[in-house]
Amino acid sequence: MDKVTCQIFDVDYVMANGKPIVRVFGKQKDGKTICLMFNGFLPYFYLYSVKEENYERAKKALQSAFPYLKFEIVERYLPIGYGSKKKVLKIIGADPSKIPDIRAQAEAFGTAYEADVLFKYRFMADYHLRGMTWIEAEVKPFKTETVKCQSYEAVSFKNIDVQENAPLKYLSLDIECISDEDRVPDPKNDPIIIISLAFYPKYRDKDQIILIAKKAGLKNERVMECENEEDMLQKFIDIVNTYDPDIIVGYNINNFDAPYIIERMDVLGLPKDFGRSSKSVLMRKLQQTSMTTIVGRVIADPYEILKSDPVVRFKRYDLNTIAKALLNDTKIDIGGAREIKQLWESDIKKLIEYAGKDAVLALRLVTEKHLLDKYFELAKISGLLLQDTFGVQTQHHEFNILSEFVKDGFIMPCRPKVPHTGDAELKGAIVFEPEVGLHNEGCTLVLDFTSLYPSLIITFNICPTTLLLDNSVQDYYEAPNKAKFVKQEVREGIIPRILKRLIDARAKIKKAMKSAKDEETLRLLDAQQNALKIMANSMYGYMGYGRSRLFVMPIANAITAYGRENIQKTKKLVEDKYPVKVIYGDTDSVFVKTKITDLDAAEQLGEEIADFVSDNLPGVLNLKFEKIFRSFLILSKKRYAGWSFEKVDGKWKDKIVMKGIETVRRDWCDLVGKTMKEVLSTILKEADIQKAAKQFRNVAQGLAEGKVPLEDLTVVKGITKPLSAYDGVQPHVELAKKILERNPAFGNIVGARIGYVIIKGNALISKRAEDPEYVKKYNLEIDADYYIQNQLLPPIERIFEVCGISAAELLEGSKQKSLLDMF
DNA sequence: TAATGGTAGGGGAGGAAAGTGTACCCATAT
DNA sequence: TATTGATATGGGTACACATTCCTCCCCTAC
Repeated sequence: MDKVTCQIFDVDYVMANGKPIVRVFGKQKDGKTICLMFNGFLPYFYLYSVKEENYERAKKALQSAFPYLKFEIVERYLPIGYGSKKKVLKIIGADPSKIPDIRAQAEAFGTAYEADVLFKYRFMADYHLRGMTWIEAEVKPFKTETVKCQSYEAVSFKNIDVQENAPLKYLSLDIECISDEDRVPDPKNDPIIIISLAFYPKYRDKDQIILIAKKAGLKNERVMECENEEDMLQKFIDIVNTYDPDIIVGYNINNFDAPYIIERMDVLGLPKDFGRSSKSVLMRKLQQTSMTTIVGRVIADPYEILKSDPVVRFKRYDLNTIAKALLNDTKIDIGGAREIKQLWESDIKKLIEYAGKDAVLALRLVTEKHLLDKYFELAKISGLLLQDTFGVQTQHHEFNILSEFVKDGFIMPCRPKVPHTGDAELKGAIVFEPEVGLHNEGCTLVLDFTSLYPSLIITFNICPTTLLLDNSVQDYYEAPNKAKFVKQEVREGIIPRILKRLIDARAKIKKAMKSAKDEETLRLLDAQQNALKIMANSMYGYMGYGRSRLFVMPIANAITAYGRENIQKTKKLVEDKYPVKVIYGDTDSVFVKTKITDLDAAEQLGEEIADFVSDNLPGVLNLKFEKIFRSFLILSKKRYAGWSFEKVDGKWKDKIVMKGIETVRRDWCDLVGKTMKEVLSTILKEADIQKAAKQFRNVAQGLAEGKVPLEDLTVVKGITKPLSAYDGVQPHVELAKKILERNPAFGNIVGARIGYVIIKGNALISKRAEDPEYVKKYNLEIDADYYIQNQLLPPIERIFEVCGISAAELLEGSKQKSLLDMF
């Protein structure tokens, strides 16, 4: 029998003769796409009832409604609570889409398990297949018209260990529509006039094609002139099918371009045939967002990817800001809908340049900034298909845990219809009351626990499957909240096991990174370790999430309770043993103040403390010496700055670290951020508070003289919900209302980040928030007093106050007295 | 398909609530 | 229709103004 190897890219199913055929779309090493058809797997779920006689009743009732059903009594472990296997009824169906109906009737006789697992994932879990991993399949030749790539009939699958990714093809797109000036383009009426495409790798020696919906006679070889919109969309479909991309990219494609194109195709009656299967494109509109699925291809939206990254944050996420920041390139600037219409009629060349650039920038973000690396690895680790990795963390854990459950004979609860709430609240972590002020007489050591919550889960075997609900076992851990978990010797929990694997794998990769030579390998490894970290660290969040399948309040509370106990113990251990003081700590960290001024000596003590504490705590709990603050300024809980020293390759490297304060917050204007950075650096590095005060006065002076550019005064805040849902009055919300009034074509405002400046006047601040562009256009006057009193002064004052300088002293000096008089 | 891991915590803005100061009237004591 | 010395004191009320507290919201730390 023939064998083929491929990387799993997409999975779905089609119905044939009343039974499903699973289709596995795979990528081969040379980039070729194949489809493996698998016959004979049927959808099923479990029903559990304490009363076994219910199974017979259920069978009878279900059989009459669904005569084709098959039943088996099997033994499985229930997921929550330590116990032995129970008899459960396995109900085997035929058409996956009918399972919800069957479940609904079955639930009259017991509790359904795994009845809401998508069929493709049901199949993948049972056959141990994971997204983006490599398999070897035994195959027979197979002919079908239903897919557009080479297909085989698969007989069996085997996992193989390959780290690399198959080469993928990327198509980036951006559309332009034409609409009346004052509203959002509506796919029901407003045509698409341009579809701009960019390719990686090249398509027929071109890296770009711009389709336009009229004959303009441009003689530009990048431009494909079409008869009309319908012709253009048809050509677009042809190009997609010929180029056959794996990934379709676009900036905000998920919420604009993709649904728009599909709705236009519906309006014009064109077949939406650009997936890897015949009837293959599906678009769902949800309340705020829409979602497009294209069989065999993956839609990647750099806008959504960047926006959801908690590590790299931007003040705004418009393509121009992002391109400038990440690619050092800019978008071509034209105005709004009005200009598009004008250019379409008068200056189509400029419009083409504009549209062309957007598609290229979106593509470059993905290919040059490697935005997808993380998701490739997340897919491999969680087992999800690539297209589902962009979504929420819950899904990653659900499939990952399901896979493990299947192996060990556990069954997974259905997703709760309403969020679980326990009797008690989920109590979080401890934040130590900080010793506010500037600490620069001796070094402050920072130590923290590596992956605290995962470590606790592993150490105390915390898992729904080990939760002890009776007195059947004597060997257990009792958490501070009284929850009990059987020890590892009795049964190792599934979740601790998963976490252990994630942590071990990460340690291995981090080691490999140290000896990695080329950049490509290093990047791959870094993406791997990052994905592992994300998975491990978010497990606790999943367990404390009310809609999680495995939510049990005492378990979530046990984790945090252990965490609180642990950090208290740590503080005590350190202070009892060493002549030091813990001056701050948050969740998993301690900030240890010493009298040592020498870096190397401080490091030595740090390592010693770390070892001592780790040795005196149970299990895999590991306190790590992180860095030294030569000077450390703490303002309040979660707000501090320090001059940090870390050893890199045997050499001390210093930098200013800032947490929580205005410099790292996106809802303060840049002027504040810049000034604070300058002042903090002076205080921390030079301990010259008078100089710092002078620096502040200079800035205030500049502000009073109107020398500060508008960009530095712009405050940016996000709109998090529909404007009508706001109860209070807030600057950015009030401005958003104004913007929508002025430009009804603005589009969806939820999720937008609004930049504003405060102009002079007597009204509420909120009513004086104005769009910087508008201020420029109408030459409005900035309220310098607001910027001094409400932006600059409060944060600066807070810093100086803990250093022992009052506001009055800060503003001292003849110039400054008059400065305040000026307003 | 339906929803979009967790809690702790700071701080701005607005507005309600509670406090302060003042003017005025009135009653009472001297 | 009629009260009706002057002054000090205190209570009550209305109102303006300043402060405090609370809520909503955003964003961050971990």
